[in-house]
Amino acid sequence: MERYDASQIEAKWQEAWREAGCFVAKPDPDKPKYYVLEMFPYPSGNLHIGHVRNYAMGDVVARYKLSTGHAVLHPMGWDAFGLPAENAAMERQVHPGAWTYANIDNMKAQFDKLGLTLDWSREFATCDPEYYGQQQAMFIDFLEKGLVYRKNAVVNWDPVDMTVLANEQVEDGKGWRSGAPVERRELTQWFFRISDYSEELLSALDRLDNWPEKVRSMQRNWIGKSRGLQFSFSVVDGPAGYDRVEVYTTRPDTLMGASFVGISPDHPLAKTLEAGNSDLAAFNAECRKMGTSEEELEKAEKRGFDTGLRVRHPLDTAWELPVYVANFILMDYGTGAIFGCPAHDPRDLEFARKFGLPVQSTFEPLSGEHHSPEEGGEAYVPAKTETVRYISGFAGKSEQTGDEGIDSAISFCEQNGIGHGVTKFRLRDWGISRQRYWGCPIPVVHCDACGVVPEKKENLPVRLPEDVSFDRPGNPLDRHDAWRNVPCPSCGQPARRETDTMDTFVDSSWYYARFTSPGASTPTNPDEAAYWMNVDQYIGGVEHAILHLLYSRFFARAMNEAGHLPDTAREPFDALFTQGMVTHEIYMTRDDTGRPVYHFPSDVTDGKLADGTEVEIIPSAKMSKSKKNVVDPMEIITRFGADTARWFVLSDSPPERDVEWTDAGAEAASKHLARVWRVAQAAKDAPEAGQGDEDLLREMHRAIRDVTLAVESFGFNAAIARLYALTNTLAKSMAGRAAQVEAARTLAQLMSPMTPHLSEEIWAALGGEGLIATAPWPVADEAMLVDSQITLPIQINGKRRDEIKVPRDMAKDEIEALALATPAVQKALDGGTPKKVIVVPGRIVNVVV
RNA sequence: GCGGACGUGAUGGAAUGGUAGACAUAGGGGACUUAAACUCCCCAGGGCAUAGCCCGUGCGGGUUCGAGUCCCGCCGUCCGCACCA
Repeated sequence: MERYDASQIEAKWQEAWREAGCFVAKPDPDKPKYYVLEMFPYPSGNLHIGHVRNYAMGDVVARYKLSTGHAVLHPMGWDAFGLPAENAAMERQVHPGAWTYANIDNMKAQFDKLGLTLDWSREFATCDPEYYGQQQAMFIDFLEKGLVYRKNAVVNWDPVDMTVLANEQVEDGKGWRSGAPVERRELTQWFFRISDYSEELLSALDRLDNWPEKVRSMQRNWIGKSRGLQFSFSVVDGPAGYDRVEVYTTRPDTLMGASFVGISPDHPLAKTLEAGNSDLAAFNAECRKMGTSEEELEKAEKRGFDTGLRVRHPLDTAWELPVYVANFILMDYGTGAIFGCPAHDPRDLEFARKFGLPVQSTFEPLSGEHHSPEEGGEAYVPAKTETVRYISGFAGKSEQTGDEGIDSAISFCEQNGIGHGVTKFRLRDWGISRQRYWGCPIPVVHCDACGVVPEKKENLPVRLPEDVSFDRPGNPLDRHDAWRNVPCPSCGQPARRETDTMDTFVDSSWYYARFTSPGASTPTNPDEAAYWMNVDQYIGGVEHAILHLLYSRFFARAMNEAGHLPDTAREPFDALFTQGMVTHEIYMTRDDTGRPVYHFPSDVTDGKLADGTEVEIIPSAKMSKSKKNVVDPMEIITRFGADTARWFVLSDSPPERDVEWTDAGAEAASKHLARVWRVAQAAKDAPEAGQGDEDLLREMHRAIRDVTLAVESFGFNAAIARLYALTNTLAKSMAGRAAQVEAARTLAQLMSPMTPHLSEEIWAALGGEGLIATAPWPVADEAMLVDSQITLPIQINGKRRDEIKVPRDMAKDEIEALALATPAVQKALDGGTPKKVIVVPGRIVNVVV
């Protein structure tokens, strides 16, 4: 029997699919449409094994939907703008574009080897001028709709590289590339009005039933809705324009416990006071230098500066409170000012104790020991749903929950003209300006006469200039005079192009929509978008739970309002699946100084190095080049073939969990596929007549049912387990040729979403018609799913003790009689009568003695 | 601190409230072979007085004829967020 040679066979079928064009998406009025999308990759140059798992999952879905009669859209492209290309340009003097497109070529060749159902006719990269030109057109539309605006914002500024850094690019307060201390600098930046959609983005989450709860709760958290009271303190003899200080609180019920007012160092009042107070100016400057990393915040002590100003308590104007500038108050949340209630807030308590400010409880627990904060205890912060006793309440009952107290306090303040209830969100507008070259140019021109003027649409795309150099830090666009100096689109006078480019998250916020009509001369084609949207199944890593997915949800709404997406596509992803990582053991020893030394798997045998040194094995670790535990998918494909790689990454673990790559497992997968091939060949050579035809076909139909169900519910590991079982049954079957061939062909079909090449080969060898890729999915014959005889377990007091074989439709009392007659039950009864007998037809019998 | 997920053999993991451990990995034994590789067959939760019995899904309770699954309370692990007023 010929051996199964993956390398030849896989290339052959990939060519056959290409020729048949069976993965080119075509709208078809006679079929339901299905849009399956995996998050497109950054073109780093190489696929990693995590990509293989991600795309294998999408491919299972796509192939299954194809064979169940759907018009399938399964596109792929490249998230191609971004920093690595500029770094490569600096390091090896290549143009970012050249580097990126070379990487794309390389990765596409790797994609081809995986045998995916991708429709490459729709491919694009976000750095294609055709793509980013449409993005610029949308930017201009958004500008007209008021969805984009410019404002001053505090950003992380790297003074050496001369660019803004994202928070995650700042490590220990230093730029990740330059190592220079990052400054907080105020710059004029472009912002998308995502916060206008806070309420909608939040409430719509409730309807995203096919999204992981984890992602929804992360987004809820991020949007951060809170309800509270906004009111103002009147300032005693304040500077001009500052007769009131506006504060926001979610605990207005603790207003009687106020002991000071705190404002942010960035608060306008703080800045005004700086002018006449150099000590305060120094204090503020120091606060602004402070980093924002978690570690620093943890360590940073509560610091404050007494401004000397005093404000009047709104409930008792004779009561005056001091105003402090405090380092722990954020300017961009609420109003940048708070009232401090030390008794019910740990931060305020720490602050009050440091500055000798009064501590006054407003409520206490109903019962139990209570070490009050006045007497040195901790701040008392019960859940808002807990009922407490109000000591110095000014609204509502004396015994009520925090929530009730808050409601009462808000309505009391509203009635007395003190303040009003407001809803606030943590979500802030999305700053998209980047001082980078390799991104989408923001299509506006700055004119001394006309101000900020959008580029004319007929002049789009505003292309990135090719003749740039990266030998100096900073943005090459800034110093490219020929590119920068252009006439004003409005008045024609000399003006300057905006040199900031867009955050690369903008590029990935609408690519799913562009895939519906990648060649259109407008951002989308309305008919195509209406036909293909929404994405029926989106698949990607959970690391994008907030940024990319939230931005995309905002963008779909903005595009809808600008007329680029239909109303039905405001929420773009009907279902989301977040797959787990592929992990691999790390092999580690330590050098003389105790520092870890890592070893490649190929250097380790039976837990030892060649010289016999025992290595420490760290299981289930994220792959990382420096830890030497990376598995290269191309090596795996060369060794075993794409089917093996696909089969393995889908087996063993549920798709949402991590799966550990093991060499033994990959080898075993490869052996199994070779076995399937042999079993299928043997089926063809089985004798005409045999025994157990019906048993085999029954098992086959049960497998159809189980695998179909598993694939539909993302239970790929369960589907694979079931397919192992069917293979075992077929291998052992003595059935006649016809039955064996039918079972083998069905096995190939059921496997085809995971192992498409092997399945085609078996299909062809066993006389299947056409391509298995386009053959209709097998349907389980209901009649074959029910056995005439079934085995019923007999439990005694809930423990399995025996079993009986009975006809499927036997009457309850007959089953009961049979069960009672079994030796086990007879023995347990010991001549007595059972207390109770439960017969669940088709399931189980339980005898209580 | 807040939010979420999870806890089952040596390991990854199966089990609409109904036979716990499917399927696989690693392991052990055997067949084939001069030998090995390939392949095939068998064993395998723990314990014991081994035709059988007892125990067993993180711990403690509860509901039920019956709980890995449902409820209550703990313990632990992982992930996300957080000076957010």
